[in-house]
Amino acid sequence: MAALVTVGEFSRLTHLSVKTLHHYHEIGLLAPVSVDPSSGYRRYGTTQVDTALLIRRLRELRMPLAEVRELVETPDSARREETLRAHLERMEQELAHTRDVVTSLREMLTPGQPALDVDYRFVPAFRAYGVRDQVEREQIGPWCERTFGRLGAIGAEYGILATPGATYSDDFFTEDTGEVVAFLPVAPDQVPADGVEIVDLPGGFFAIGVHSGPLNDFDRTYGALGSHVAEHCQVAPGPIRELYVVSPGDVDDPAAWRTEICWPIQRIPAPKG
Amino acid sequence: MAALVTVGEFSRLTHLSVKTLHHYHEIGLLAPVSVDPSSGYRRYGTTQVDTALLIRRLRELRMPLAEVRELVETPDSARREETLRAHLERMEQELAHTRDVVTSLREMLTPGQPALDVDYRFVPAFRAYGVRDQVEREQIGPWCERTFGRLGAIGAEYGILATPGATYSDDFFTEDTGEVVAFLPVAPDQVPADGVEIVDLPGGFFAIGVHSGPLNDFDRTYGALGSHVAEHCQVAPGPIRELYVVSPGDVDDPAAWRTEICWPIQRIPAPKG
DNA sequence: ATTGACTCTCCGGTTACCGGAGGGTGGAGG
DNA sequence: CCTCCACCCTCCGGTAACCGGAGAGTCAAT
Repeated sequence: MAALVTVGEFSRLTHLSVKTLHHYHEIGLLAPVSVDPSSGYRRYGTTQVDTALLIRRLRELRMPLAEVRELVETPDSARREETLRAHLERMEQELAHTRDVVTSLREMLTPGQPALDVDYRFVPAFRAYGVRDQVEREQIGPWCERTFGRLGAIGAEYGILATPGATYSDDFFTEDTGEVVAFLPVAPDQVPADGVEIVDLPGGFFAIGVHSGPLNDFDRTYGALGSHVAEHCQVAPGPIRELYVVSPGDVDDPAAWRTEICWPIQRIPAPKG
Repeated sequence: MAALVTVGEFSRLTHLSVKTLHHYHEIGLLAPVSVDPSSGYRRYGTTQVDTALLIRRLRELRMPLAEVRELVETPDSARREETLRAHLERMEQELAHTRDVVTSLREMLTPGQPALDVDYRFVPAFRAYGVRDQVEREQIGPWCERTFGRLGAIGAEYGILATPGATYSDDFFTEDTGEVVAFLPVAPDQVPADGVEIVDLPGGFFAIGVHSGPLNDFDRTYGALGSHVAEHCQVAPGPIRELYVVSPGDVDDPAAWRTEICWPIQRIPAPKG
């Protein structure tokens, strides 16, 4: 009953190019019903149109072919829904991200960025409750939310008033994934607590820049501080620290947020004449 | 004043990977201030951090590097704004498109599509006012709006009540760009009008499927009709026609829209016993 | 002088195809 | 039956924007 058609015809039915259909055949995503053994001509069935259109739709959503395959090969409709929903969530996230980037771009193109002033400080070694994890750049938002939620709860339990912070390994920035340690300073004799470890952070000199306001141009402050350090100081080994002086957990208004970025340096540079 | 740093350091300042920086150097988008002639080591200036971050932001918006280059190399801020705005517009468009695709996907994954019934008809040759253009798939929406706006205005002027339509060359679907002719039938002795040509559409047999409702799953109706034709008819050469029986220009409610898709066939097939 | 962290270039691979060369097929017309 | 033309095949290379790794050179400190 279902007629067999050539690639060209199938292409017209599905609005997928012949090249694309060849490709899908090659990778085994959408194989024709039969292939003439002598001529190599592909024959598609008209019942495949629906599958082809489904694939086309998913591709329009920029879904990678690997996921598309997973989806079209899964007969279980619950799991299909699941995969799809996950993808949509990613797209929503991307969209939100886009909006952020756009606003920060606007600020960037209209010049007049205020100069960052940098503070030098010696920070003694201290002990803290810590949560250590290998985190991907993209996941850092949710991770922080979870982790500082937990740390905050423990802090409240023990009546700790210290400012929380985190250290970020270089890899985290350059490889898009690396070790992050969220910490909440405690007294040296503090008892262990559930779900967190005790970490000892080394002391040293730091160049410190303060980022105020929403986080969408955080990297500019970061770059400005880094530039300053490169120009005026000798960097020291060790991860960069951030101190969340006023964080999203404290107040809702993004304008009030304050983060201190602490860049390890060898010593405090001599002021210029 | 501005210190020179190595790629690695610059990478840390900008959160661009070393590989990426190499790439940008190679294509001349962001060249280091100097390159050591003996060792080949790159030296970046801290003043380049801002440019690098700008590039990073634009890339996060998926802007192609060619455009990014255009933008960062343009000192004229008006033109920069222009390029940026154009890009944002494209993204908005893409977003809207995404929403459409998603809704139609939902419908697709929950089965139960009503069978399309196909009508056979002989359509005599007729004359029409026509607008012929080479159109890209992506541009078809705005193009139709413009073109049918114009045709509608001319039709109103002459008191023409006919149903407008369009023909689409095969290339339009398979190559993503091809000839489209929007037409509005007129009497054979109709006088020429400004901005449109007189076209004569050949008569013949057609298999006709009606698509009702919003256009987001238009291609499914299209595929269903094509499948039907492949199974029951012999196709005839010539472009596919669409007749806009009830179009967005007539009513705002998408549910009321009706489009007839006309697939050229050799003859009306004999009904099956 | 050696270590170890860093850097260089070059080559290949990735994803989802597109374009074209060079050659075989299939049905229609002469 | 032959020829034509549209269609089809495979194979090769290219695209964008990088990533990964090999093999080798470099820098600063110990």
